[in-house]
Amino acid sequence: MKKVKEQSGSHDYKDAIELMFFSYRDFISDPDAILQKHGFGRAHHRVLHFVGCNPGLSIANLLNILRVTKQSLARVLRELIDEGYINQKIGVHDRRKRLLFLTAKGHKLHDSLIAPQIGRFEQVAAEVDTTTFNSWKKVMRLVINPADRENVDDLIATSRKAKSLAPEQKD
Amino acid sequence: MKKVKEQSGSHDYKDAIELMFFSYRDFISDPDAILQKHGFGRAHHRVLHFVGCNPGLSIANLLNILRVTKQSLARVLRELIDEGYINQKIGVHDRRKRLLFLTAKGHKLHDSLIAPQIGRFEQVAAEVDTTTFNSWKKVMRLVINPADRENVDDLIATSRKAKSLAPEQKD
DNA sequence: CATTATATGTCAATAAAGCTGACTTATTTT
DNA sequence: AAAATAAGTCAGCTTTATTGACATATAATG
Repeated sequence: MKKVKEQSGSHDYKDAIELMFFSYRDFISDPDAILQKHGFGRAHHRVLHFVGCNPGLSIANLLNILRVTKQSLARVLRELIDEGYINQKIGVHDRRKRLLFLTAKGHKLHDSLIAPQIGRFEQVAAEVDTTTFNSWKKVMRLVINPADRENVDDLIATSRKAKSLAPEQKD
Repeated sequence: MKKVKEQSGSHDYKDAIELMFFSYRDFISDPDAILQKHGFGRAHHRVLHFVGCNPGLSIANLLNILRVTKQSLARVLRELIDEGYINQKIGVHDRRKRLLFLTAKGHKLHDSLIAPQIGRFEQVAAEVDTTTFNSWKKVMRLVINPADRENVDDLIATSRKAKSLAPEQKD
C-alpha cells in the first residue's frame, strides 16, 4: 500500500528527525528571549500558554499536558501566582479542584510570547498553500502518540472556543 | 499565490503551536527512556545524533548546531569520550581541530536511540502519501530561521551521504 | 457515618543541563 | 613576532526537573 517506487532509496527518515530538532529549536527561541527579561523560563511559558488557551484548567489537567511532576510544576506555578500572572478559583462542582486563569497581566505576557510564534506561522502560511499547511498539520498530529491524539484534538478544539467563553467551564 | 478564501476565518495558528509542543514531546519520549537506562540524558542524545550522522564534526560545528556554550557541551562530551562512545581525531588540515566520531559502541547506542524515531516516521509515512509527507518537510523547513535554512539543508545533505563515506572529510 | 479515594500543597534532597567569567594551551594566520 | 582561532578547563551559579514523604481538604462509597 506504499513504496511502489522506493523514491529516495532506503529512506531512513533522518532528515525528518533533523527537521524536528531544528524547527523546534528556532520555534522556541523567540519566546525564550522574552522570558529572560521577565526572569522566567520555558517552564513558565508552557504554563502561561496552556492556562491562557484553556482557562479553567485544573492542576491535574495541566500535569497531564506537561508530563512533569506536581512538585516540579508547583514552584513555577507559585511564582506565576505570587507575581500576579495567574489566579486560582475553587471549582464549583468539585471544591477540591483549583481552576487556573490568567490575570490581565498574565494575558499581556502570554500575548507577547505567542506573538513571535504566530508570526512565524503567518510567514510560513504566506509561502505555502492551504493544502500544504494542512498536510503539515496532519503529519504533526500523526507524530503524536496514538493514545494522546484525541486528547490533543479536544484541547485544540476547546482552546479555539476559549476566546469567546466566560471563565466557568470544565469543572 | 495564497489565501484566496481565508478558509478558517482569522486563523491565529494556536493549533499549529500546540501541534509543535505535543509532537515534539512525544517524539523525544522514546529515546529519553532508553537514555535513562544508560545514565545519559537528552544532551548526550543530541551529541550522539549529530556526531553519528555527521562523522568528523568539529567542536565548533557542534556548538553551532546545538546552540549551547562550550562549557555546557564539555561535560557531556567528556562523559561520552571517557565511556568509549565517541573518539576524537586531530584534524589533518588544521591540527587545532578535534574531529568527532562515534565508536562501534557509540554507533550501537545511537542506532537504538534513532530506531523508535525512525519507527515513528515509518508509521506516519504508512498513513499518508508522499506528497503529504513532503509538504510536511517543506513547512518544517520554513519554521526554521531563514538564516539557518541553508545550513540545515547542507547538514541533511552531508548526513545522508555520511553512511558510505570514509571518516576523513570536512576538516 | 466511617472509610477510602482524589486533588492539591509542601518539605527536603538531588540530578541534569544549561549559564557566566576567567584562564590556558596549541596552532594557524597575518 | 603578534594576533586570531580552536579547544580545554576550573569554579560557581541557575533553572528545571526528579524522588520520596507527608499534610489537608473534599468527594465518593460502603
